[in-house]
Amino acid sequence: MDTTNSLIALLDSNGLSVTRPRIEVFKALQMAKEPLKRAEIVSLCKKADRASVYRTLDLFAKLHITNTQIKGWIPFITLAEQFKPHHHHITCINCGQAKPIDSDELEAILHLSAKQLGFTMQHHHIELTGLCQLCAQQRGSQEELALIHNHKS
Amino acid sequence: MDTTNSLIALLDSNGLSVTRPRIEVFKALQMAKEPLKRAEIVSLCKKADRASVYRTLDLFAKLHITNTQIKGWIPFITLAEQFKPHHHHITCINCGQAKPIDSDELEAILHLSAKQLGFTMQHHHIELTGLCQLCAQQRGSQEELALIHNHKS
DNA sequence: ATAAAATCGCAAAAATGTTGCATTTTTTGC
DNA sequence: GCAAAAAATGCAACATTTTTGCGATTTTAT
Repeated sequence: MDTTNSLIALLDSNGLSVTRPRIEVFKALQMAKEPLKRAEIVSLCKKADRASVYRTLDLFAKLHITNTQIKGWIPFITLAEQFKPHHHHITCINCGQAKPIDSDELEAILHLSAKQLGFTMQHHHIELTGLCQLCAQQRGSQEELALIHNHKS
Repeated sequence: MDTTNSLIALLDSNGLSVTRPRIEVFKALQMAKEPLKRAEIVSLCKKADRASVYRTLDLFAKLHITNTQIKGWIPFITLAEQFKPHHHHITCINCGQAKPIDSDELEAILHLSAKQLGFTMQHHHIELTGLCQLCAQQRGSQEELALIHNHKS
C-alpha cells in the first residue's frame, strides 16, 4: 500500500499543485529500500525533468516530507517516517494469527473522510481483530455441539 | 593561541606529511567562526590548489579532525572540538578574577615535552591560580600590618 | 469549460568535484 | 646538512552536479 494520499493531502493543504513530477519523485522514494542520492532520483524519474526533480526535492525537504543524511560528502534522502509505505493487520482473537491488510482504497477513504470533516490527516493507526476462517469453522462446530447438548438436557 | 601543534602531532603520528596546504586549510577552519562549505574553504586558501583542498578535507574527515553537518543539501565543515583554538586561565585565589593565557609557546612546549616521552599529545587541561597584582599588594600591606601588631603585642 | 495560477521542460551556464601525471616538497637516514 | 626516497602538490582537462530564465504546459478553482 502506498501513502500517496498523504502526500496529496499535504500538498493540498499547503495550496501546492499535485503534479506528475512530484508524484513520481515521491514514488521513487517509496520504492527505494535505501537512502538515495539526488542524482539517483533524477535517473529513476525518467518522466520528470532534472530541474523539476531538484525543485521537488527542495520542496519536499521544506515540507519535511523527506529527511537528509550525509555520507561521504553526498546528501542521501529518505522519506520521513509518516510517509513510508505501511500496512495494517487483522488478528484472530482465537488463534492469534495475524495477516496484513494492504489496501489503497482503505487509505484513500480515510483521507477522504478526514477531508470531508475539514481535517488533513497526518497519521493513523488501525487495529482489526476477528476470527480466521479456520477458527470460525471450528467454533461453528462447537456451537452445533452445544446446541445438541442443550436439546439433550 | 592556535592548535596547529596538535595537527602536526596527529599528522606525524600517522606518517603523513605536514604540508602547506594542510596547514592552510586547518588555519582557515580555525579562523572561521561559522561552519564552512568546501567551496568556501577553497577560496579562503588562496595559496593552495583546489584539488589539494578537497584532498585535504577528505583526509581531515577520515582523521576526525573535522566534523561535517548538512544545511540545505550542502555539507558544512567545522573543526572537531579538540582542534578548536582554546586558551587557559589564571585565577586569583583572593578576588576570583580570571584572565586568559594564550600562548603558542606554552602549547608548543607541551607537545614537545610529550613527544620527548614518546607520546603524541591529544588533549590537555591546565588550571593556574595565583594572586593578582592588586590582591598581592593588599596582602603585602596586611602582612606589614600584622607585623606591626605582633611587635606591639 | 475557461481563466488564472502554478509548475514544468528545455537548454545553456555556472558551480562544484575529480583525475592522471610531471614537478615540487617533505621526510628519512646518514 | 645533504641526497635519495616517499609523499603530496599543482596543473589542466574533464566530469558531474546544480541553478536559472522563460515560454509552454498542466493544474486548480470558478
